[in-house]
Amino acid sequence: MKDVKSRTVFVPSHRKRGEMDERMVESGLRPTLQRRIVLGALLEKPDHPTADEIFLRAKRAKPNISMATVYNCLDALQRSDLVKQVNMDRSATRYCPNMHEHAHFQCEECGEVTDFDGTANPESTDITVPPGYQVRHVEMSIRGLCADCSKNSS
Amino acid sequence: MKDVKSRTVFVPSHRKRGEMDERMVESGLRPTLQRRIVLGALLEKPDHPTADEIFLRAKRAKPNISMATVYNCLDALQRSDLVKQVNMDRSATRYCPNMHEHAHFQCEECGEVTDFDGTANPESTDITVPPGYQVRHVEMSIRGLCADCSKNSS
DNA sequence: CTGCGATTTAGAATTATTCTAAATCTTGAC
DNA sequence: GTCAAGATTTAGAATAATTCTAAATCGCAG
Repeated sequence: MKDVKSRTVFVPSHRKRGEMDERMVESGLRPTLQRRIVLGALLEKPDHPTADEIFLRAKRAKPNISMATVYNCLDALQRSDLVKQVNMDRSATRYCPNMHEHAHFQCEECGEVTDFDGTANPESTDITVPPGYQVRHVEMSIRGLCADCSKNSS
Repeated sequence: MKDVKSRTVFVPSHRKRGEMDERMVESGLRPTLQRRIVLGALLEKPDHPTADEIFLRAKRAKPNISMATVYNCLDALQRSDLVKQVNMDRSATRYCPNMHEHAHFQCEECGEVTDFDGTANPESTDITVPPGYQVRHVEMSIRGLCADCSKNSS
């Protein structure tokens, strides 16, 4: 999952498939072709595609796949902790197959979304959690200029 | 702006109005009645209302205000740094007049959105900013259980 | 007070997402 | 292997949030 940069295999390789299927079954979900294809579309490039973009990629592996299926699969994959969604602004939700601790960065110039490794828990900041509140999930969203756009604007 | 809990004044008081108008003019925006009403609706309760909810509150001060105006005003107020938007999930955008550094917390049980004071900058965490990247804005979203729901579920 | 650009307005249009109901798969029991 | 039961997929309709459009109105500079 780490060295995946850009490849043309849409249905994940056999070795990986085992892990995925296992996780889906653990969550009480059937490991179907469509779910594997949708996850494959996400792993293809680490670019946080929208449902639309995933739909287009998935179509290459299965031309008659439907948009509703893409949404269903994304929901299922989220329930299996294989994927999570990224909401940075009011535009379409993006999806992310990187389940390591990380923050999301979006370039204000080119719109590209990138993962920043690391943990963002409130304890490591001076955020005050009021008494009685229970923290379950933390998300950190960063906006700014990516390396390329930073260079071009200087 | 700190001790505002719940009040029935929709058009902000005269003293505050000066500051607001100033900030709008600074940003090249006209300080109009509608913009003051929309900001007033936000200041009324610190509950992060959606555009819809703001629309309903604004109607009480000006029954013929239009939804498009609410959206226009919210955009204008954001450009003047009097308001910012909060996107926690795929549901309607919420708006926040608290411009101090803070994180947003949403209760997974009751949906309530609360501000957690404090600064969330990447330097205070172990988030790795890749070389060349410029950080401009950071947002921290926390999900969990609020004090009330925490109590009731134990 | 006049004119011009900014703002507001109602309603139409768009976009992302969810819903629906019928068809088709998958799995487990036999 | 076969079969039934339930899960999943599918196309298209429906919904919800937001943006667009064009005409009316407003507010400020001159």
